[in-house]
Amino acid sequence: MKIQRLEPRTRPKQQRAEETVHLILETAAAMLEEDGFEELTTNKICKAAGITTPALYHYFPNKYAILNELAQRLMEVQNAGLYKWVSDLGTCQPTVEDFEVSLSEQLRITRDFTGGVAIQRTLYATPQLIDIRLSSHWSAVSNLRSAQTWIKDTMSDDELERRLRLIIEIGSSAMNMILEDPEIDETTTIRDVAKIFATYLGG
Amino acid sequence: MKIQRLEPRTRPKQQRAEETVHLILETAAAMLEEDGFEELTTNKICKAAGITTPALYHYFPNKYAILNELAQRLMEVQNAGLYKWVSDLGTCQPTVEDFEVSLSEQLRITRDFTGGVAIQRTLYATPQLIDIRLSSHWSAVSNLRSAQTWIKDTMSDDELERRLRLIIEIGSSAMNMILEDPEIDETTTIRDVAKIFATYLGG
DNA sequence: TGTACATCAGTGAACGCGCGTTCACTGATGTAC
DNA sequence: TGTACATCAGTGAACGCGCGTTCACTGATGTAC
Repeated sequence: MKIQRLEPRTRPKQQRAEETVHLILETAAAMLEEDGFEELTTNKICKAAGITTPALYHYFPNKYAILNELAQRLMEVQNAGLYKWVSDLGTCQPTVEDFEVSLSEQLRITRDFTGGVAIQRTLYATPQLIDIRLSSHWSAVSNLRSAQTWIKDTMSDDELERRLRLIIEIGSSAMNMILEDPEIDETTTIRDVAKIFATYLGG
Repeated sequence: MKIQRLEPRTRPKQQRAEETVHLILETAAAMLEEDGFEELTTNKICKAAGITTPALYHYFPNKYAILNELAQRLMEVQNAGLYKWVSDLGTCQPTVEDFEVSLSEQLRITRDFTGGVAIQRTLYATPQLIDIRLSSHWSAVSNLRSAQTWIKDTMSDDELERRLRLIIEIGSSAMNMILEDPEIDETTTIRDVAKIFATYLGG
């Protein structure tokens, strides 16, 4: 596998530059939604954004770096949403309704993020980006673990971690299914997933 | 989104041709595993397979068509495995152990298929191919529904379908997690997912 | 407050390369009589 | 069984296009004194 640099080249230092970077990211996200990762090229992004190629290369070494940045930002807001939810719970065990709220919130966050669905999708397929997703899932796990007491008396630490990891995976795949498959009913699916979570973490 | 033809151009009619098509598919699958879909090009496939480009174009209009063929074949063996499992059950309700067997079997099938993991992965990200995955999931659902009586007395037909659809989604995402995340323990994860299935379909 | 200089942001033009794709063709295989 | 012909399988060479990438440069912004 060809290794690609994912870090940005230069961080913007002036406001003008900040706006350019923002423009690049927004444009790329919109194009990703439209045509998919395959069709996305640096040239096309530049043309659509109305800047020249060297300007883009000033900040990003390649399109993977752009996607990396988009993915980081998306997962940041997703994890922030999760963190807020679990903090609000305090020491209360989450109920089915609590899980429903969290799942709906995650859906909302992803939908509100420009190109969110497409970014999520791309994270599942591009070998260069898989690690980003995995590490994001694990950080969601430690998020959940640290902010809640859960039911530690009946479960070892390792077991709790395992279960939370599976919850995260099931949650995000169910979200993806809702976002991608038009035949799925959102409300009932969320309710069922929430029930599964409550049971699975209950004992 | 640029629409791509996915159907093969010419079906092979001689044995020689059959072998060529097989060689193309095997080579493409191996390269997909190695470098990902992005890096895959018709030219590279030809070079690696030791044939000329027009020979490939004789059978496939583009690389999406190749991947479509690979995906169809993978999902065919996966669904066949599922069907065999559910048929063997007869009218018995599947136990946790039964679900474990099925999940392990699906893992084995995917691993044994050349490039199986990579194909699976690609199906999640390429807009042109998403429909293939969705329709495969739905056909797995109707597979499961027709071959088992399940517990229809407590559940409406629609509800059963919904639940089976969610099971399929959770199952394949858990499989993907096991295949992709080296930190995951296979045995315990399969057991937990099987338990979830048994509970969820129980009532 | 003004000027001179350093750094930052972005441009225009150009490049080599590998991509997908097609053409007219040759050689291999199958088949009708 | 042999021959003549039709179809199938695969080749060699060529093409135009858009990709990623770089260069030397200009103009804008910030800053030291």
